[in-house]
Amino acid sequence: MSKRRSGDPTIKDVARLARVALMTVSRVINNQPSVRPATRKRVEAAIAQLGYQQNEAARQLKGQRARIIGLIVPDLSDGFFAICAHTIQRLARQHGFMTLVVASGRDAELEVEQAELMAKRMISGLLLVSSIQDPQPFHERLQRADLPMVAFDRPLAGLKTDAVLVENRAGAAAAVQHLIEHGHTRIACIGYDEEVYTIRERIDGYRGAMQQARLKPMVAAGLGQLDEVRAWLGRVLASKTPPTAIFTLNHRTSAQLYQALAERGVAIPGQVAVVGFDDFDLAPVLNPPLTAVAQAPAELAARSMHLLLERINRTAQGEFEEPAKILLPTSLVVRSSCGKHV
Amino acid sequence: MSKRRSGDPTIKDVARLARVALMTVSRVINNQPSVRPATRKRVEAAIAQLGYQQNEAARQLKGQRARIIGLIVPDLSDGFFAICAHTIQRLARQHGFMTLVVASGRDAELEVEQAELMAKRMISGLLLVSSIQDPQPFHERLQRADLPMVAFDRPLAGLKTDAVLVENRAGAAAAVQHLIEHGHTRIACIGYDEEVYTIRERIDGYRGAMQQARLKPMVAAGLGQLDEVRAWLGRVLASKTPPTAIFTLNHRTSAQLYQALAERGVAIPGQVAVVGFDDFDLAPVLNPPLTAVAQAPAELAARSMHLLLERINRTAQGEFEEPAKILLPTSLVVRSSCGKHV
DNA sequence: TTGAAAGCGCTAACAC
DNA sequence: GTGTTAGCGCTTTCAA
Repeated sequence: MSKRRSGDPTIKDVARLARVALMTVSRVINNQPSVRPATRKRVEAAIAQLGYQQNEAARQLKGQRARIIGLIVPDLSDGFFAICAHTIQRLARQHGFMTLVVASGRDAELEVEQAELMAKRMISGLLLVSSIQDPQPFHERLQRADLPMVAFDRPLAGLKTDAVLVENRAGAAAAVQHLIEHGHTRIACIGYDEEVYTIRERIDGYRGAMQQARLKPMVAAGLGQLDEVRAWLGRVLASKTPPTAIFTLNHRTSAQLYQALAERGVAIPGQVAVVGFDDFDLAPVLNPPLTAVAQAPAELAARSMHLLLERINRTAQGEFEEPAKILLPTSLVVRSSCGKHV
Repeated sequence: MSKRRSGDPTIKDVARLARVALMTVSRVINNQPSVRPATRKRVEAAIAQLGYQQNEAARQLKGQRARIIGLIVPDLSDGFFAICAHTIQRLARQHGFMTLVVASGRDAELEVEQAELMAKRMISGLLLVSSIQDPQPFHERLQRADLPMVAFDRPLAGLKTDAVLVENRAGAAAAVQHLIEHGHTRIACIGYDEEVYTIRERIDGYRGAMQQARLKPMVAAGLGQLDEVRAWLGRVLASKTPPTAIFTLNHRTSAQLYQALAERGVAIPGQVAVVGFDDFDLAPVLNPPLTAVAQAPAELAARSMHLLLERINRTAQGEFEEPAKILLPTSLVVRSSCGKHV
């Protein structure tokens, strides 16, 4: 029973009350200069008196963009993206935008389809943590959506969009460097999702740091499940030269490794030191507290949002500007899982 | 062909191609029965050929509801609500809805304001974890929004809306009961946010279980920060009869308590046993693994979504039905923070 | 069963 | 400066 919400005052009501034409009201609303101050006052008074608010549907039908921004992330239940989403939503609201959120489930087809749906709804802009691996078919569709767009956390290689990324390489290298300074030489690197940009970068950072120290890299990047971590751990611990330190590629692997190590009674950092990429709220509560490479999801989100707002404004004024690329530093939060400094 | 800014085919294009009037196309789209099968076929063919899709703005302008549902939670960065949001978004998409998400920051005024904004956008329904404490001024505004609405996790007392809640009392009682069965008699209950429905219920459950066992309740419900937990712990441990077990009211407090206990070198469960309300992904990784009352956020979200979809359909058909109230059970996940059974 | 016409509330384009 | 007109794409109403 869709009772028509005809109770809301329209531009017409305002015009009648202010004794002006529709257009004058429209001009006042849209802040156009060519209205005499006295007239503007009258209109504003009428607007206030009636509690008039613009009808979004009508504006959109005329081709205006909705005061909505879109947000697509792989997984909303992942703490990292949840913080991003929270921050973005808050900032969007503060700037008068509502937020459409999509969890793509790491499905590139779904991601692009949902982006197109958002475009159809005339959203003002899109923030995107893309799961696209093979650019070819998808990028064109995204480009065609013709939307102010900012990629964050992961780039959209080849697309002319703003991007806000984290210094994954440097962060990983710093973590490995830290272990090396503790005297470790057999440092393993474990994780999963190696086809994902951020993970690839971290692995590169690890490799770089190892090679620079003339150490032999040892990467196991297919350990998505706890059981796989357990199996890997069993294997390397049984080897002649087990690693004395492990660098984990993200928070989930850090947690799984802790569990697997605890099950085997392996002492951290006594027998094996651990440093993880991704800090998280429970890292200090783990036993022992985990040394981790902290990203700043809230900052990542905030920078992305600001970039998007800028681009939205520029686009609205017909300006164009080369895509910006922002790299955010990480910081190594030293706790006790890596042992005392030598 | 009139030049259109969007380039998207309109109902008009379809009508021309199918050689029927606009209305016939509209009827086909909206599945109205009074169209001859042959005509319908022609129209459908034209729709397919042009790749026609309805323009939402135009439908809305005519008073139809948008295929959008709204979601308001206190805090998106809270793991519990993040899982809810993730699930709801996914289900909404599967049913052809997009999802507008708002994190209210536990601000009742903001919550209602955003709900009203959503209503103005003609969303089809609203899912709400309400932060309203004092119903009077806000409920009326919500009611007036005239929206299919489902409250979850927390009820909207006095409002005629569906609600999906968790059995907080029974869950808390079961946790305390478990500790009692382990022989504990001095069981403290700590947490924060006691003005929130769920926390109040859990405290009630704790009190009930204690009183039934003729034990003296010991509640400290103002410990929001780690420092406060530390201070409280210092105080009770120094007392003549310190608690031998602690029941925490939510996951954040559980984590803080673990940290505070570790700092003091208090053994879990040796010196103090712990059971927490709220299970979370890292609970098994803590040292020792935390025994916790598991809620099922994904299930909570799914049931809420289904209830909302039903109500949306009913409302669309002018039907009415008494608000439903669903109570979801919790389960006690026994790990090792509560010690071996006596 | 189908069609024509009248707007929904707004803004762009052009008059005055 | 301000007003008038003409739609945006769709659904409702009423006529055929």
